[in-house]
Amino acid sequence: MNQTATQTEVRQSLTAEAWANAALEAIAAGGLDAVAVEPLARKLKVTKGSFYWHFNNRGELIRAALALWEKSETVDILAGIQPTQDPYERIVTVFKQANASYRAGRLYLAIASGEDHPVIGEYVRRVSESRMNYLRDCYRDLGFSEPRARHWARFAYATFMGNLQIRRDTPDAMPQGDEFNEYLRLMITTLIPREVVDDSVAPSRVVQMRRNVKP
Amino acid sequence: MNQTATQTEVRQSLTAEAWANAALEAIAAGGLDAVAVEPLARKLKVTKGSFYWHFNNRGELIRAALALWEKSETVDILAGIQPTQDPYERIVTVFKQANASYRAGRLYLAIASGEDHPVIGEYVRRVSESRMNYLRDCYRDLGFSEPRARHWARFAYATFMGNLQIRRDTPDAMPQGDEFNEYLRLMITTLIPREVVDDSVAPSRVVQMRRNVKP
DNA sequence: ATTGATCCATACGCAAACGTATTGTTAGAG
DNA sequence: CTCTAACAATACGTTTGCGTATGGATCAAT
Repeated sequence: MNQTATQTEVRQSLTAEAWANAALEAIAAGGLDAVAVEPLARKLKVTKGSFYWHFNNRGELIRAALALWEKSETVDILAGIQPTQDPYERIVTVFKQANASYRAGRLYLAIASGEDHPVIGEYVRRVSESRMNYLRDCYRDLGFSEPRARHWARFAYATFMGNLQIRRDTPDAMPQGDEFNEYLRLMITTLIPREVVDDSVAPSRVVQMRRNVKP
Repeated sequence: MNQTATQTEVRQSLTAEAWANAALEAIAAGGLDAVAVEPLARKLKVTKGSFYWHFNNRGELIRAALALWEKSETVDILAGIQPTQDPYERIVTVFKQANASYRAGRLYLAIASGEDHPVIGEYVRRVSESRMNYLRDCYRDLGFSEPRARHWARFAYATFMGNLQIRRDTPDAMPQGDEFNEYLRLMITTLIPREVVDDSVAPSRVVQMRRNVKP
């Protein structure tokens, strides 16, 4: 039961994170219900006895896994882009990164599907919002007004969330190779108007300029 | 055990469909694992004894529920639009319909999250593909080449799948009322280029014309 | 060498849900 | 009226997973 949090606090963290990692693996593979103590213990070649030393219950494990996920999903990724590039390139990078890791996509979808659970919902909301806010900032830097930036950010975010889903549910519908790059380019040029011609509330015309995107 | 499938085959469907409907309700509310025989029986004010007369096992119930879902999701909805309208209006209608029913959205996401199960995956794939194909046809009717029509269809489909997800996971990020209509208009005008200026493989410029969309 | 902290194994009780078997209940055909 | 098909209830056995309790192991420091 993790007594002596006062004194040593030295090595125990190693194994607790191993459990959290295994939990994330399980979520990616089989959804939230796959986070079951006994099956995980089997996979880790230990028994429940180990688990209930590190955690008080299953909920704590899920919380730990979510914390790990939030960190690797938002902090690590978005913070890795911020510093230099212009907003256009930042969006492109996010977009490509979002379409890059199949495993991260599965994980996201699997976790989000448990959104009704209060703890999970909390994490999902934070991650989603921070990602959308990041995009919103990019669009604002492109010259959009706050409300329009929000619209475009939501739009873009929805699009790549949907792409994750398509890739998971109907992989055959998702092209590969050059055709995929065409598809990416289409989305990018459409979702990132380079020149902001009219940023009124009701857009009368939007002209989207071409931009080179390295495949 | 449903003996006498040879003879009467008359009324039994009534109650079997009630079970299937309850199963769909359960999925929308709590995901696939909420399709549990005994809890459902409680909700329907009967016992398992009833269930195992109509179905041989839980799997059959899920299959029945999915069949019902597929019908109400694709056949009923898409067939309801087809006849008259021009492709632009058809896409707009699909888009609005997709953003209309909160329950249908939850259902879709919940079912899709069980995609790894072979039977479920089969249904999810059929529904997704038939929807994307419908959109692809619309875009082709708008003058797009086959490959570009597919790209736009996938793009549009991804976008409103993503919107479902956003609405479920971060409802606060989804605007309401007039602002939502603005958002809708933005997506529609962006995703449905009225004039096909350049349908080459690598689009150099796309001009999107304004179009009135009744809110 | 003994002690105490850390980490894991074993064994148990409990609840939920699947599926089976058996026994009602009811309604319509004869 | 009776008998049988359609439908439902009850009771049972089994599995799976949660959580607890308790008893080893191992290792560092005294």
